[in-house]
Amino acid sequence: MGVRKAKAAETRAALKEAARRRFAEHGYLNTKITDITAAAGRATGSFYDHFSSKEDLLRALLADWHEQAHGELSGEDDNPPHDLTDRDQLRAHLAVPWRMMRADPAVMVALFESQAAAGPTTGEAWRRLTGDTRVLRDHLDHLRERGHRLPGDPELVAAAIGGLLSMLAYALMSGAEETGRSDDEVVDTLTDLLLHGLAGPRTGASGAGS
Amino acid sequence: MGVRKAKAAETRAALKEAARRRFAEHGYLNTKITDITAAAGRATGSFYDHFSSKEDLLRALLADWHEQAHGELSGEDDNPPHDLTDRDQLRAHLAVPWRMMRADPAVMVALFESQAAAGPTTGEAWRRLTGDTRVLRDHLDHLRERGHRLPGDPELVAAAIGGLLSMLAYALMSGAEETGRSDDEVVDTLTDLLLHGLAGPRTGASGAGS
DNA sequence: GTCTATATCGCGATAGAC
DNA sequence: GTCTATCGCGATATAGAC
Repeated sequence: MGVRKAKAAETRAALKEAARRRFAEHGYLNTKITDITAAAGRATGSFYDHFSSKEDLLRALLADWHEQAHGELSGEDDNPPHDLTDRDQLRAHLAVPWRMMRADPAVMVALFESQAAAGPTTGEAWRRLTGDTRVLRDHLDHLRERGHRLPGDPELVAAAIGGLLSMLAYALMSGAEETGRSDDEVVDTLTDLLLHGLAGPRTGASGAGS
Repeated sequence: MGVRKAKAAETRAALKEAARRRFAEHGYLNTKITDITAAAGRATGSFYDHFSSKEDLLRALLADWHEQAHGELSGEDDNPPHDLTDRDQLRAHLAVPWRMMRADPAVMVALFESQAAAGPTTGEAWRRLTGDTRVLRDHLDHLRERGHRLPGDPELVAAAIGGLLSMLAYALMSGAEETGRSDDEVVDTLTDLLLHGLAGPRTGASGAGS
């Protein structure tokens, strides 16, 4: 490949990196195209030589994200299905998406705000929620087939968990430091909440009796 | 009061009602001020005789909402605190906010999209989440004081539940009909999920063993 | 491919007649 | 208080030189 192509790729990468920073810091909707080019040290017009719109750029970021996710998760053994009533396995299924969202706040924030801006009637929110929790849903399906009684329809339960994760991740972006909550605390709490609920493990040692 | 004032109030009400319809159908962010005035059958300029901005109108809608909520909940006895490990009481604490969100989709949608547009670093999302779940948090605090072991810090657990509710409500707005899910199914599912988790009530009759 | 300069436009907001 | 008409701004997108 020639030098020209290499420089072009460099600019493209600079724009994506600048967008990442702006999205994470100021949000996706608040970020204007001129903000991105300015942060990347390029001219406004150059943006359109690489992306047709802000949504197009987001799609590119999402593609990178998927690629990386595939690389990291390629070692995962997903057959046979995991048992989500096992604490360690459930925790892993919460910790992985949580870590990915925290590792790439820009994409997470952009997707969240983008779906919100799309409006409620488009169905995009529900589509994304069910799509992103497909793995969870499959495991729940398997549990049910084995005779385990679930709180409700697997797709709905999975969507609920996914919604919980994304909403909480977005909300905690403000100041996870300020509120003084570590990732471990959050994941542990959610694990216990989703495993045994508010009632707890029912060990018989609960002091809730009055 | 004079006729002029009455007509003014009528226009104000018409604008609010039109905004409600637009917000619920097309979303808050997608709705322009001219959309609202057009839907209300008024001129663009009239808007500013009643509200200074779209956010101002949202505040007015929110005030109405709070007023109505107070009216409906005035009969509630919140002292002494409820026991959220009791299925009926937990269900009620999920069903009430769920019903309110479903009864007034416009306000719910507007608040959701508004907080998303504010960006992640403002902290508004976390502030709203903790604020809206204050009651829940208080009940959880009380449970803990009685010696009950919770999944984690009451504020965090309450926020998680609140996030779950709002995200799911927004996502299901698209087509609760299309997906064929009734309010009862959702509330029942969430109640069971949050009461005993994925593991279930531990009656000993679980067939999850292989 | 990247730049500067500018066209274009939607939309918020205001002015002034009625 | 409500209308019509319009201004002004911010942001997208394009044109054309280098």
